[in-house]
Amino acid sequence: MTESLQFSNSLRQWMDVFMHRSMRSWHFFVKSTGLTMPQFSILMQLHYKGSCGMSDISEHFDISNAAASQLAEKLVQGGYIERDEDPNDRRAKQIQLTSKGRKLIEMGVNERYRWMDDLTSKLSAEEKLQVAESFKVLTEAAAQLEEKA
Amino acid sequence: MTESLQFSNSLRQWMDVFMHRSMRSWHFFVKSTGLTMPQFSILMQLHYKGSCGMSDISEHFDISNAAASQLAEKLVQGGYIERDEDPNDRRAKQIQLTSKGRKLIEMGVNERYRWMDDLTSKLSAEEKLQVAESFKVLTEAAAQLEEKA
DNA sequence: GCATAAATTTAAGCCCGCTTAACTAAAAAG
DNA sequence: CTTTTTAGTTAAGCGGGCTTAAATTTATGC
Repeated sequence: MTESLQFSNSLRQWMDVFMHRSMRSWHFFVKSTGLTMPQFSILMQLHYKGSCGMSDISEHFDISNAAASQLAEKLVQGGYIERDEDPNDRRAKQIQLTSKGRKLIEMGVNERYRWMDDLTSKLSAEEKLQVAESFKVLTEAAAQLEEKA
Repeated sequence: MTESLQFSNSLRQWMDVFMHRSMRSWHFFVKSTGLTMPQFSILMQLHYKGSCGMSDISEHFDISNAAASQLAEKLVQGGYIERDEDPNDRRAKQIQLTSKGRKLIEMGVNERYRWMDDLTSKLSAEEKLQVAESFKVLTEAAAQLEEKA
């Protein structure tokens, strides 16, 4: 029983540290790009999912189609995304990152990795191995969880 | 060399999964409270640091004193924080969570933990041990990194 | 074909966060 | 003391996201 408590505590402590730190730096990075958080979130979504339609966006972020359309328009204006007609359904539009958009995302993601790299650079080889193994297990577990949902 | 590459990949994959998932659910939770993200962030800051002055807030979030003051005012109105005169310096104000504010934060943090608990509930006892150990090591490394900065 | 439904856009209007500038009050410096 | 600095508030105004409502264009059902 005390073991599982200790386990929980380790989890919670790490999450607190990690979330606080990473959300803060994410906030500042996005701000530094001149884009707003909702705009940047759309870029991130495109980064993960590739191209998608307007309705996908509005659904994923739980905003109206109108809102999604307006955000997309700004990103098109800024040259971060392209908006094309869906060849299968001419009512629909497909949006995707431009190379400018991809570069920006890459910068953000790399900055996200940097702190982690700094953190792990202090670890012993053995610890690194353990950490890597743990993350692998957790990533798999997350994929399984996703499947069911 | 390939080992360190694999290590990096494990880190990156986990970060991608974890960040995407946790930022999304955080966003929705905050929205569900009826507070805005900046408002909620102040509550979180108070949760971590205890009471602090207006200038601490404006510094930490890199906003003007005016902005911090306005946000705080809304949180006072909503009953989430208290604002008192600093007895040592009557120009300054100290703000801190009320019990209503604390309850809200607790809900948010618990929701944050829940996914992690779901995730780890699928792990074997051995894996759990390894994960806990990894997080402990990382949390320590983070503390050391913080010290130096 | 024709009516209806679906995908998106545009416009009007609201709320919010943020900034600057002006103001109040208290502390510190001289 | 008087001056200057510091902490915070208030008000005006801008820009952004979001919603609803109306309009447009294309697909679908019958």
